[in-house]
Amino acid sequence: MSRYQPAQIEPRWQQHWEDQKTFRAVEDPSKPKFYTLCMFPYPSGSGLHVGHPESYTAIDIVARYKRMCGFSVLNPMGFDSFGLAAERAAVREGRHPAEITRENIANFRHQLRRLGFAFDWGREVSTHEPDYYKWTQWIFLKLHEQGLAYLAEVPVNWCPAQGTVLANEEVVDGRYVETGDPVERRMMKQWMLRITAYAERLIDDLEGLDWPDGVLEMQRQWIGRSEGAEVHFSVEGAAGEGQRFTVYTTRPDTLFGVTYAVLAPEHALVGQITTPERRAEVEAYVSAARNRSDMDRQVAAEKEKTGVWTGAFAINPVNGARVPIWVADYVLATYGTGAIMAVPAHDERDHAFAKRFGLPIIEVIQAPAGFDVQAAAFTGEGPAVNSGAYSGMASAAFKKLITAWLEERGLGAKKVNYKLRDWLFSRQRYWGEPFPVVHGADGRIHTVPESQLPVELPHIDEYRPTADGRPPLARASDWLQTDIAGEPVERETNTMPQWAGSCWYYLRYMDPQNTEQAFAPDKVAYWRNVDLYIGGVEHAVLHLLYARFWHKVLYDCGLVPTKEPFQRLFNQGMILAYAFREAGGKYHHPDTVEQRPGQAVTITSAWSLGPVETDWYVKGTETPVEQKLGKMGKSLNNSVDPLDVVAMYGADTLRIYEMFMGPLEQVKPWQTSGCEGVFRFLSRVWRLFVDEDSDQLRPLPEASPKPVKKAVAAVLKECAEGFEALKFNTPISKMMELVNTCAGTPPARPDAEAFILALSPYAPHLAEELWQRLGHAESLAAHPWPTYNPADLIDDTVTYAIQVQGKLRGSVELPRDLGKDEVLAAVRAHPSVQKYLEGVSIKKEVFVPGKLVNLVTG
RNA sequence: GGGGGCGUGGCGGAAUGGUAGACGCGGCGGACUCAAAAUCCGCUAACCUUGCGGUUGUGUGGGUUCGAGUCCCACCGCCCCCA
Repeated sequence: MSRYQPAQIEPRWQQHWEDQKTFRAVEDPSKPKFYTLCMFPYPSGSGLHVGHPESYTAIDIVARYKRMCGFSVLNPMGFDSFGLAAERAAVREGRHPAEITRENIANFRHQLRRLGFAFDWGREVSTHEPDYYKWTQWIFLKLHEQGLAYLAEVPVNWCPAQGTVLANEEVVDGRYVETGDPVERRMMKQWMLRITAYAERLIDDLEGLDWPDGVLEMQRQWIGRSEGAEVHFSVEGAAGEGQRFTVYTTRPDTLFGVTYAVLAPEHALVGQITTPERRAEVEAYVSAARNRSDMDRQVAAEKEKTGVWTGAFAINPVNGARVPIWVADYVLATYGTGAIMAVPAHDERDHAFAKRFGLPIIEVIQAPAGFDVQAAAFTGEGPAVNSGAYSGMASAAFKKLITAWLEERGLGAKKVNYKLRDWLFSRQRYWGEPFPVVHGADGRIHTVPESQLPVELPHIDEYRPTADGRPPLARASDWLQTDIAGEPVERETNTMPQWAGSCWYYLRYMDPQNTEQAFAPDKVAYWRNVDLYIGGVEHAVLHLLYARFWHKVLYDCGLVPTKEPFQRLFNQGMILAYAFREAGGKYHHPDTVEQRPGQAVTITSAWSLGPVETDWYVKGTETPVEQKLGKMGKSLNNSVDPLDVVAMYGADTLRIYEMFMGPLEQVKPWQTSGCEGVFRFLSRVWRLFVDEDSDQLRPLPEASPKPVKKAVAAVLKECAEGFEALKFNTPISKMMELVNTCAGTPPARPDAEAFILALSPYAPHLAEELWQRLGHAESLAAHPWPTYNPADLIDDTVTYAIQVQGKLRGSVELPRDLGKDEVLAAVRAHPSVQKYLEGVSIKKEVFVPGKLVNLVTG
């Protein structure tokens, strides 16, 4: 070997780490622990693309660094292997999802291993394996015991043509996105998890987590805590005598401004109070609204409000006013009480509705001068007006008094409300965890005892729903019918959603082989929770909220020692890739196109259908293509396989390029050509230490030149700061600068070793190889992290920037220890500023030690 | 609609309120070579200028400051997520 050849170096070290179990995680009480985790992948059929290794590399760098700092590190990897995609592929290919999943996992594992990650492969888990989902079912039993799992009739998206229930994201404009078949809302019995019982703790415990502010905010918004009051309105009118309904409001101080009330179309009272002459219209409206999703309804209501009057009136409890009761789909049955009081003067949606239907608008909060509540709603707070005895009172005091007044009379109560709803936990799918539940002939529900877990997924050949619309599991007739103590029962045919397995996988990694328990108490006591969790921001709400919920339930059961599962969270930015498309619409892979500068032509964009200029062509042809940045994937034909990059440049180059592209949290475009620079850098590192002719270590000098010492110190400083801040692009620049500074002569041994250790988390294979060639028998993986002398960073002289009126006019190099007056004198006398000082006087001199001088003239 | 994020050379990006463009890609020029590849050296924001140098420049418009990519206000554009 002479040149830098990663294909020779890398597999050997990967084998070495595996043989030596270098990265096995050990519960060592003499060491502090550090648990690094990246969100595990869904093993899709298309394999890893270069976007995946971004978070894995970042985690790997931190894991290797922490190990060198003396921590016992847990850095596992596994697969989120249940899910709809495998089931769809199974239908398409006529194969079993288990078989497809097994192949996909083998492919992922093969790809991951070739990238040289310091995972403890002995702890790999897959959520679809019975010895894993046994414990997912076990946790479900815990939830059930705690009263947190229940069956309820809830609206679902039912597609009659497909005979199946669809997820919300599969329904757009009331149609199934794949086939265009109409979808209707239908009430079905579903398993629900009572996550709302934990709403308050899920908000409160966000305090103290080291998470991005944006994610904390999204979680808070999602849970949506608000304080207000419930107010009871009684119904007046022939059809609804003696009836009442309850509204929730955060603005009880606007109660005197109520001019109508609105019920959600699903509200139970609608049918009872509608007057005979209004009935036909109301019923038509309600059935039209029923088939639309909540999000659809909210979006449509932004454009134009719709609604119908029931013919009935309600009585406002605070002033006895008689207000009409309407039905409108901008009110959701699932939020609050499904009914609202409308105050058009002070609520934008109510205002738009009142305008549309000519309902009165009464100002009850003093709007600022010039503000006309007839033209727009005033949603701020302020002194009350037109509010009887409360007029003139400030909003906060008013809210308190009126709420107390309502409570005394049984007309309402103070209420904390959450937007969060219970979690719809069942799916009418095959490829998921079966519920450990059976149904008796009498309709009673029995849970399967722990000793009989797992309830294994039966093997079936057809994954479509049954003819009568039951989930696919109903096809497994032998499995379906079982008994409890001789009494025949039928198994639950729903399965759990994909979120279930990922709710607790970080706990299973602590004790993955345990056949007696989900995880042993002593293991959890050691590893506690995840110290650093990296994943995409798309999981900011659901996965993280669900996992936090389960963790808190387990905490309440005394099974885990911490209240929160993920102490620090970091979101990596997505890696995008350029896609290339010719005017006719055909996509070309980035490997098959080239740029021809100066040969731009105008073509019709297949995306915008407008003219667009481009100088990109399909290689070897005269076909111009348009370039556009997008998500990596099949649809844009722009995925890049990490193993292709490894074949060209090696895993170390791939790892460093992934980190060198830009800040970890930023969205950035992949450009394979960018690997070129990184590969050159690693080749230069190689040549710095290895003589290419003899393949021998080059002699190291006795001492490094001062600039090299300084560059080494700069590398160590930047690296150490980078590991904490998860900033990896600038440390790599510093290492490149060091190699440039060396100019072909290696540093002295201590500096050389410090540099190789610093490089090792980024380019572990090359670093191990050089470390060994420097005469070390042991892997550097557990070698202590190097230190540096801060004094090496300081030069004897500094360059002062010279400004006149804030504009740069020159610079001067001066001894570092020169005083302020001497620097100012040197600057004033400097030739480059003379012409700016002629005929003017210096009014002020700004002096920034070691940096700059600014002369301000009069 | 709501929520989150991002705007700096041809490109990816760097910059505790203090010399904008580090480092890398690409491009241009040179060395080495019979030649090419690889490697090494130099230049590379735009405009004016032979040069010295000057002017303008961090999405747009204002503001604070001796000094703003960075802080404040308003706007524009792009991207991501939503039981």
